[in-house]
Amino acid sequence: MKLFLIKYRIILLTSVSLAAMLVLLRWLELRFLIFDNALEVYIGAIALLFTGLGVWLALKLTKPKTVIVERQVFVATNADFQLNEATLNDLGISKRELEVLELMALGCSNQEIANRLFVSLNTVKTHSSRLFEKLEVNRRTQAIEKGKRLLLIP
Amino acid sequence: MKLFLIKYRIILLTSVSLAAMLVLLRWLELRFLIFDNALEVYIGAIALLFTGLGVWLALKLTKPKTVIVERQVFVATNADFQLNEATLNDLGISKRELEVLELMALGCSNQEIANRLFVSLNTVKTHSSRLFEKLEVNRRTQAIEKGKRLLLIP
DNA sequence: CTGTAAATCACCCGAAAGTATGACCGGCTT
DNA sequence: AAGCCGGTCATACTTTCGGGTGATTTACAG
Repeated sequence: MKLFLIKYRIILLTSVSLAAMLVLLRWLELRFLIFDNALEVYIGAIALLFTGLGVWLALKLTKPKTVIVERQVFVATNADFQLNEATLNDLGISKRELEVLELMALGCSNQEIANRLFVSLNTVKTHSSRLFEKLEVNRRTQAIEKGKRLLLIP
Repeated sequence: MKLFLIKYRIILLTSVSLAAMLVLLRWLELRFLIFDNALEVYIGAIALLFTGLGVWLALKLTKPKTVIVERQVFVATNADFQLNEATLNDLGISKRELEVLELMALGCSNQEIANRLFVSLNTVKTHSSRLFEKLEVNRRTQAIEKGKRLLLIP
């Protein structure tokens, strides 16, 4: 019994709320208006009926949302790393930018990179921004991922 | 209080809408039913209105049906990746947390991860926080790096 | 039935990351 | 000499992350 109450608490709540609303309306009506009862019951029934119809319709007719899930198919590649200088030049990535990328891939924060390279935080931000432009990404994690794919970093 | 409002906002919305509609109907009735000649039109309007309400209700209250279409994506990677389940269990990393880590490694932002896994941004944040604790890191880039070292991700 | 762990979601706040723009300097190139 | 490029730094601003906390729900073991 208790379980039932817990499980269907939302439905019960809804029902009770609705009932409360109806009672409120009734009270308002009694306060201010006097109407033909039969008609009202009739209309209420229609309302309920068509609400149900609407629910049924929606459930029947909603087209399922299609979600495209990319499934990875792994392709073998060489284990030992060799810098891809062609791509590097192709993208116009400078030496300094590559250094920043390497440190990024090690998990360094911008501040840590700045300390390691003895430059300011702003400089690192500038380098990383240009790097992102050239790699056509907009986050360091994406840059790392792409850098690895393009064999710019191990 | 705020939480309550958020949690039961659908129910509240529904109730309020219903009440509003009933009031509207009553008003319309007062306006037009006096002429007593358009009862059919009136009933029809109610039917339409409540059908719409039902559709809206159903759409609000049901989770979207999803059809998952898989698309293969070829990824160049180390062919012999083997998940290190021992370490996984050792660190107590859950399945969901691993999923988050994988998407992180692909360069996804928290929001993108949330969209892919069909959960809220907050949930992703919770998962990633726990992940960082378990991996003893405090940045996603470090988590990726460590995850790769521990063979938790390719 | 009770306790626990996983998964979910919310809110707040400060720190880090990223964007946009402008500036300066020192080599190279033309 | 003038122009370009790489490297450096700065300010101001927006967005994203990450930490801390608390809550609910579901599933599963004891």
